[in-house]
Formats: sequence, structure tokens, C-alpha cells
Amino acid sequence: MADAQSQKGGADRRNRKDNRREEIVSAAFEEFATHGYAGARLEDVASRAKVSKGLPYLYFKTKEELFKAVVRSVVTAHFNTIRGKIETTELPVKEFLKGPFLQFMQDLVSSRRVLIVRLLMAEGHKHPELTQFYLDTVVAPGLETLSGLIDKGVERGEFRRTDLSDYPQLLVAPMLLSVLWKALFERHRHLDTDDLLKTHIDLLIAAIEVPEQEREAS
Amino acid sequence: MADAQSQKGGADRRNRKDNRREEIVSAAFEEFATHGYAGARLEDVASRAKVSKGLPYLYFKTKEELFKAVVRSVVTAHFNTIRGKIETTELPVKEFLKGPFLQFMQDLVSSRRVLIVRLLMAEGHKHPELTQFYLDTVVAPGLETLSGLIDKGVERGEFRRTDLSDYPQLLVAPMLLSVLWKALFERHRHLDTDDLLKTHIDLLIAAIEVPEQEREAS
Amino acid sequence: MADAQSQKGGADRRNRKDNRREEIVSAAFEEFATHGYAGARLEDVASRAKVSKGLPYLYFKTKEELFKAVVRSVVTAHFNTIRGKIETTELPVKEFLKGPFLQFMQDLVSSRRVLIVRLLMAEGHKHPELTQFYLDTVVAPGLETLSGLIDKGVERGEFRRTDLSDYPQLLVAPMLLSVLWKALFERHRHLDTDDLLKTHIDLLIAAIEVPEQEREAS
Amino acid sequence: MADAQSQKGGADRRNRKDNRREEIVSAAFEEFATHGYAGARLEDVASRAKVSKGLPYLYFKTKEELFKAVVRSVVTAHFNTIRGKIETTELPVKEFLKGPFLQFMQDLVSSRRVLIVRLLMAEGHKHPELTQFYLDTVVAPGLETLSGLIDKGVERGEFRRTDLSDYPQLLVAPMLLSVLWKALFERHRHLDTDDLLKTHIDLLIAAIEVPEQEREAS
DNA sequence: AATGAATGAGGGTTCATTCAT
DNA sequence: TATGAATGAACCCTCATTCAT
Repeated sequence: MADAQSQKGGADRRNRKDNRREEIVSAAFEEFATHGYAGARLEDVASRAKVSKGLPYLYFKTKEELFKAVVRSVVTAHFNTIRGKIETTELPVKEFLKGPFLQFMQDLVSSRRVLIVRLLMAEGHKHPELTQFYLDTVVAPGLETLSGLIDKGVERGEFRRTDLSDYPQLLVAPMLLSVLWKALFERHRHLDTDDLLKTHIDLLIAAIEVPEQEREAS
Repeated sequence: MADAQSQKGGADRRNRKDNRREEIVSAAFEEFATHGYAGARLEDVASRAKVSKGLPYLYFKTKEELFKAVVRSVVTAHFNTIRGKIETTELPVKEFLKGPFLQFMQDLVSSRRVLIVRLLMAEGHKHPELTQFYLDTVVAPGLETLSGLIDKGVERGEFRRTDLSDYPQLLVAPMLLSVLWKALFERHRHLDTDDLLKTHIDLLIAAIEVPEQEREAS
Repeated sequence: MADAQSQKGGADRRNRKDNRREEIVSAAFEEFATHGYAGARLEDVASRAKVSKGLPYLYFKTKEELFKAVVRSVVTAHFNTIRGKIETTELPVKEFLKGPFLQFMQDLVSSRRVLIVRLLMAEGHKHPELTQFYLDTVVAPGLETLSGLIDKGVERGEFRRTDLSDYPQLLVAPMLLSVLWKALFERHRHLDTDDLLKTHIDLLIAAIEVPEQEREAS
Repeated sequence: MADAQSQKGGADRRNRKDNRREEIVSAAFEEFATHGYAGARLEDVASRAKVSKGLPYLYFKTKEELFKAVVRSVVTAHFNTIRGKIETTELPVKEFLKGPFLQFMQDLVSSRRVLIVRLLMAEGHKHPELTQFYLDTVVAPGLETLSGLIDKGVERGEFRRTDLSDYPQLLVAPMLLSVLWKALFERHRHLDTDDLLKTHIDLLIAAIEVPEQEREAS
């Protein structure tokens, strides 16, 4: 029992430490997202996380390390879900695009997480290893998966063979635009990004779809 | 003579002053584009413009004023050209999109001017009036013009009536993506943005085009 | 048995405690000697002593207390040996100087312990009670003893009566110089301090020695 | 006249700037000498020099640069005087040592400038290039000159040939000791360094002097 | 109009010291 | 007794802005 007690004590401390770390990263995310990298003050991060000014430095050697941790934490684990879905779905590709994939983009656009995208756009060029990390972890696998999805549609006879396979970026470009619009212009002029994304998917499908009557029997 | 002299002197001075101003703004553009708003140092702006450290303050009260001037200066006058072309072209809309419009996007992506876009993404939300200005001056008229272009295609029977008219942003979203890719990822992974943009236009046309045989004679 | 057990336990604890203390002081000596007072970090002291960051504070209230303990520990017990030898030697003073005393100085110059001298030089003026302690414990008795040694030589007819008795510091000044040379300049320019010290002793003896033929028979 | 005026204006500014620089270095000398390198606060340097907190950074990139400038400024030009005298004196070497040279050492010991020696002792090992500079600029030439002085005495038949020529450091070691005594112990126990130095010179001369009756006629 | 020296508020970072466990 | 997470004061350095010339 005494053992259990002390173990538990250790676990508590571990948990507390982990929590603090997460709280700091989370607070930092807000501050970076709001003020940009240079504009964010570590002291504000600390007080948002309700810790002392010096604590972040116990977990992150420098502001930049903290920034990297923020990017990593936002990125990690969120994109694997949809990727898994894409690769295992049984739906016709067209239905998948109009359903789950559209949904995914719509959700992403309205989530706070995408602020990281704006951050990266704004500050990424000053942190090459970070962009590389993001490219390797999120962008490249994501594009790979999308390419695969298009190809699957082609193989199944749903889609014509087009250059879209080479530029899966085109599938998500309007999502990027939506993110930026929301960040910059939304307060001045509303844009229905959900509908915009839906329109985008519909047009894309129209562009590459093989009409029902032309499909081969198999 | 004396009058002419002094007038000429006045003109010189005016010119010199204007030049100075332009040089400062231009130097500031480079510094802002390279280091971001917070990261740019007014002293570097001054020395890039080959003026003294204090001079920018004779023209711009604060760093923010200078920033606004930069945005305005980059924005102004560059977008009217293509807008004019769009509105007066005699080409079939399809041909216009595949020709001059594609060319315009390709040029823009590789111009230094688009760095302003990254700047706005990074700092825009802190300068609402600036984004408003940008929206009013560049974005809104641009979108308006694009809408008109699509509609013209519809009216001429080239295109089906689609929701693209409501979301002309979809025409330029890949351009935005291209800009960002170049800024962030290009050094890690090459993307042929010219070809990507071409593919985009082709797909879009495929999506909305009325097939030759279906067109009404008029 | 139980008693023995607990007694032993008590002894262990005492020993352990003393060891810890010594280890901390010893680690602190290294850190202070290497980085100076202000430059030494208590965390480094702790990790060098392989104890936790907080432990030194159980033994020493502040960094300054630890510093004092370091000075005291290095000082204590090391100088009594030579002092004892000086006071009890049967050798002619001249031989004593050329033999054991020279040896002592040569050893001291190459020992790590003299780093304390540099420390005191650097920080002593900020810790008056510490310099007083050092003066009372090491310097004053040492000089006293040296004075006595010279006087013994005079009384024995080996040396002339000179003012050297009033300034025994002159006997050790080259040792000080040697210490500093090693600390500062040795890496740039070698100095054979052993030979320098030998030369010093030889010259000093030449200066005060009563030539053989002039000595009184006794 | 206007020209002269503006020239004078320029000169004024130059002078003012140079003055500021000197004032900062001088203030820094005091602060470093009092608190050591790490203990000195640039803000205190600034306010001692009656300039703003940031000004020192216009003249010295970092604290270390300022420190180096302090060392250089104290060192420069002060040691050439005595060196010149040594090399050109017409006095018998013995008389020179007992007169001007002793005087020089006595003056030096009581000047504020020697605090730089304590500084170097304390911090020198952390700034190798600085100690090298000091060695090359002050120490090495000084020792060279002293060696020459001894040799001149030997050549003139005043002195025996001894190893002192190889270790001119022995001539100045008591000066070093005096500096340190004053810095550390003087407030606790008085030492008449003037007399100590005189005794030192007397003893040294006694050690190497060729007695009058033994000198060769020439 | 133009210069560039000077100012001083502000932010990143360190580290002696405290304290909950 | 021992740990190491946490605190917060202090300090170096930067840079937007001012001002004497």
C-alpha cells in the first residue's frame, strides 16, 4: 500500500508535469495564433497557462522550441484519421468525396486548429526544419493519399484519367483559401465556405467523372 | 528666370521627395516580405533605401503607417490591367481562361509582389482597416470581374450555369496555393506551379463547358 | 541487536550526511574555480555532486554560504603541515629553504587547491569576513612562521639581519606570480615555475646569507 | 564662416561621441573593477556614465566587447613611458632600480589602474584573446625590457651573471603581491607596500651586485 | 529636409531560491 | 532527509521613436 501510495505520488507528479507541458503548449498555440511568432510574448503564454514566467523554459529551451512543439502538437494525430478513412473506404470515390471528404474539409476550416496553417504561412520560411517537418508529416502523406484516392476512382471506372492525379493539391486548394478568407476577410465580408467547398467538389467531380452511360460493364 | 529656376528647383525637390518616399516604401517591402512585420527593422529599411535612420519618420509617422503604405503601394495599379483585359476581351471565354488568364496567374505566382499576400496572412488580422482596404481594392473587384467573366461564358452558351459564378474564388484558389507552396515548401520539394495552374484551368473548363454538339445555334 | 542495528543506522546516516556535505563542497569548489562565483550555477554544483538541485540548500542557506564553506574547506588543514615542518626542522635554514620549502611552493603551484587563491582574488573583496578568515587562518600564521624562520637563520648566524624579517611576503610573492601565470598565460607562453621558484630562493639566500668565511665560530 | 561653423559642428559631434565613448569605458572600468565581470550591470555602467541604458550598445556590441575595450584602454600607453625610460636611462642600473623603477612600482600599486590586474586575474581565463592581448602588449614587452636592464647591469660589471635574466618576473612579483594585499587584506591589516617594495629591490641588488672592490677597472 | 546619436520601454532568458511531495 | 518542479526577480540586449544639430 505504501508502495502504491508512492507510486501514485510519482504518477501524480508525472501527470502534473505532462499537464503543465500541455497547458503551456496550448496557451502558446493561442498566443502564437493571435499575435504571430514575433508578436507573442512568453510572459503572456505563461500567464495564460497560469504558470510563472520562467516555467516554459523548463520545458522548452527557447521560444522557437516552444513554437515547434506547438506545431507538432497541433499536427500530430489529427490527420491520420481522415487518411485512414480515405484508404479503407468502401464507398464509391465520388460518394466519398461528396460525403466524408467534404465534411472533413468543412470541419477543418472551422476548427481552431487551422490557425496553425496561417502561422506556418506567416512564419514558416524562417523555420525551415519546421516546414520540412510539416511537409513530411502532413502535406506529403496527405497528397499521396489523395493521389491514391483519385487513382482508385480511375481504376474503378468512375473517373477519367486526368492530370489531377499529378496535382492532388487542387483538391484542397479551396480549403486553404477558405482558411485565409476566414482569418482575414470574414469580418468584413461573409463567405459561405461550406458551400464554396461543396461547389468545388461538385465541379471537380463534374470535370473528371465518367458519365453513367459511358461506363464499361465489368 | 529666377522664377523658372525656383520652379524647377521646386520640381526637383518634389521629385526627389517622391523618389525618397518610393525608395523607402520599396525597401520596406523587401524587409517586411523577408522578415515579417515584427521582424523587420526600420534601420535596415533605411539603409536599404540608402537614407538615414531618421528619414522614414519624416514620411511615415510609425512603423505601422509605413507598413500600410507598403501594402497600398504594392496593391495599387497592378490589378487593374488584367481586370481591364478581362472586361474588354473579344476572345471566347474558354480561350481567354486558357490564354491570358492562365498567363496572368502564372506570372503573378512567380512575381515578388505576391509576397504581400504572405504578409497580409501573417499580419492582416492585426490591421483590419488594411485588410478592408485590400479587400475593397483588390479582392472584391477582382472577384466581381471574375464572376462577370463566368457569366459572360454562360450567356454566350460556352458554359453551363453553375455555382461557380457565386464562388469565383475557386478560379484563383490554386494560385494562392501555389504562392504558399513556393514560399514554404519549394526548397524541400519542387512543384511545377505553371503546370498545376494549367491543369486547374483545364479541369474547371471541363467541369462547366457545354459540349460543342449540345450548344444551341444562335 | 536492534540497538546495534539502529546505532549503525545512525552512524551510516551521519556518515552519509557528512559525505554528501563534502561532495557538495568539493563539487562547488570545482564549479567556482572554473566559472567564478557569479558564473557558477548551483544546479551544476548539484549535478556534479550527484545530488538533487534542492539538496545544497539543506546544508547551505545561500550560494554565499556555500562559497564560504568552500574556502574554509580548502584552506583548512593543508597549511599546518608545512608550518609544523618549518617550526620543528633541524636543518640549517638555508638548506630548509632550498629543500622542503622550495618543494612546498612548487607543489602548491601545481595543485588544484591554489585555484582558491584566484577565487579569493576575484571575489574576496565582496566577502570581507571571508578574506578576514583567510587572512587569520592562512596568511597571518603563515607569514608569522616565515618571519620566525628567517629570524632563526639570523640567530644561527646563517643570515644577516635584513628587513626581510619584516616582509616575509617577499618569500612567497613569486609563488603568487606563478599561480597567476599558470592560470592566465600558460596556454599562450610557457613559464618554468619550478625553476623560477628555485632561482628566487637562490637569489634570496645570496642576498641575506653570511658568507662562510665571515661566520663566527660558536 | 558658415563653413567653419558647420565644420566645428561636425567636430563637436565627433568630440562628443568620442567623449561619450570614453565616459562609458571609464564608467565600465569602475563597475567591472568593483563588481567583477559577471557582477557588473550594464545599466549601472550607463547611469554612472550618465547616459541611457541603451547607449553603450551603440558603441559596444556586447558586454564582453565593452570589457575588452576597458582592458585595452587601461593598458594602452601607460606602460610605454617606463619602458622608454628603462631603455634610455644613463644611470647606473643599480641606481635606476632604486630610484625610478622603485618609484614606478610604488606608483602603480597605489593607482586605480591596477585594478585591471585583479580583473584579469579573476576573469582572464574566460577571455583567452584578451589575456593574449595583455600578454603581448604589456607583459611580454615589459619582461623583455627588464631582462635587457639586468643584462645591461651585467655587461657594465655592476651585476653578476645570474638566472634573474631568465626570470625578470622576479623583479615585479612583489608588486603583484602588493596589489592583491591592498585589494584583499588592507582593510584588515595594513601593509606598507612602499617599504616592502624598497626592501625587495634592496635584497635583489644585494643578491646580484658585484662588490665594489671586486669590480674590474676598465 | 536630413542626419544619426540618444533614449528607454520591452522581451527573451537565466538562475538563486522555495516548496509541495 | 531528499527531490525536482516551480517561482519571479534580475539582466542582457533590441529597436521603435525622438531630438539636437
